[in-house]
Amino acid sequence: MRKKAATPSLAANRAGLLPHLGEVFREHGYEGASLTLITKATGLGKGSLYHLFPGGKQQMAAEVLAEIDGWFVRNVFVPLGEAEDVRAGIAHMFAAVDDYFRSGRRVCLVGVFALGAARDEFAAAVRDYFKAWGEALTAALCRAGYARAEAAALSEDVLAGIQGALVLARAANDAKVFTRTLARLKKRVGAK
Amino acid sequence: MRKKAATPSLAANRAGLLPHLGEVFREHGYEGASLTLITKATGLGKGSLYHLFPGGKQQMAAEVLAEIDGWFVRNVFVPLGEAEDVRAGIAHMFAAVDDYFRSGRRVCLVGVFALGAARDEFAAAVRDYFKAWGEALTAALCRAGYARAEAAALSEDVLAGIQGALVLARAANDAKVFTRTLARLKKRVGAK
DNA sequence: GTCTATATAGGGATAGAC
DNA sequence: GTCTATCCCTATATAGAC
Repeated sequence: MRKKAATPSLAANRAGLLPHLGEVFREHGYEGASLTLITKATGLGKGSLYHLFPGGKQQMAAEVLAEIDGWFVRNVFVPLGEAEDVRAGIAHMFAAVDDYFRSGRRVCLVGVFALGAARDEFAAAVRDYFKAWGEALTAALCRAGYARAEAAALSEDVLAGIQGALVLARAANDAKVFTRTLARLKKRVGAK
Repeated sequence: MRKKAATPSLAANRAGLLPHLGEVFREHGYEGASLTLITKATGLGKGSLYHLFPGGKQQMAAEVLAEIDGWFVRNVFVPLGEAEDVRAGIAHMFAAVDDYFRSGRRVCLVGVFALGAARDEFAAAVRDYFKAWGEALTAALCRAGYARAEAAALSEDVLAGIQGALVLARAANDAKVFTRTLARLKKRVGAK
């Protein structure tokens, strides 16, 4: 009975690999994420990694960013626009965000890349991510009854608040900073 | 007539060096700030740098952080606590912050370090910086008439808003995001 | 497809001349 | 005090065996 040897890889397929890659980039930044670290995190050797990602680290990061963007489109932006009950859609956004960022224990890779040195290389992806989020939220707030300008301002406050709270939570090593801030933002948005 | 040769160094003394170092760390992060880049930014060779900072890059970053912390203590935290007119002290904080971050064109090095891979190495400095800021602002808001809990929440919103706006401004490559957010925060704080 | 071995470049850091 | 030359290590990336 021939049995396929148990693969040492932590993720069988390419799709299963991306989350592991994402964690390495989140924890160590683009520069700090050495191939050695990536090797350990994925259980794959350099040869395998370059076979899957001929473009090397740059391609890995780009695909991780694309996957994250896709997740937010599906789980946040689209629901914001399509929800029959706008308020439910917004509430869903806050829940999804809290879930995604592990209630403040996980940083935002897009934010890390925005501040980091690799910024220029991924500038377009970073810009588009926040732009899409801001536009989706602004539109939802308009539907919820806010005037256009007020909605845009509030949307900017929400996005900045989330990103800033992630920074503060990481700085204080206290995830509750994020939880508290998110709760206040949700309340503010629901005020009207 | 013996004349001292014009020094190629961009900053004669150690104190004049720190701002240049800070810019390199801001632009490239701790990992990305190679000694080659630092050499170019300061006009000093490696030998000189190690003569001034025997602890190498780690010491350079630590001293830059300490200098930034000192600047905020002198120009923001102390004025917040000592201003006879509390509202004037708070207004002064917003002006100083806008000035320091070049109206959004400059990122926060402490925030960069908080999210970055070198986080653990500078964890204490990063934590203390935000803690001191938060406490100073909370105390000022109390004096301005806010209840303790409300002041703490608002203070957290302001700090998160500032940090987040810096991330968004950098991501969008549009400093106005920061200017707008700062203006709204100032208005919110002055509401009571 | 996955590995090991290797190539090449650049990193931080040090020694010693001046 | 500042420089140049050098050390040693780790980085990314590639080649080729299996």
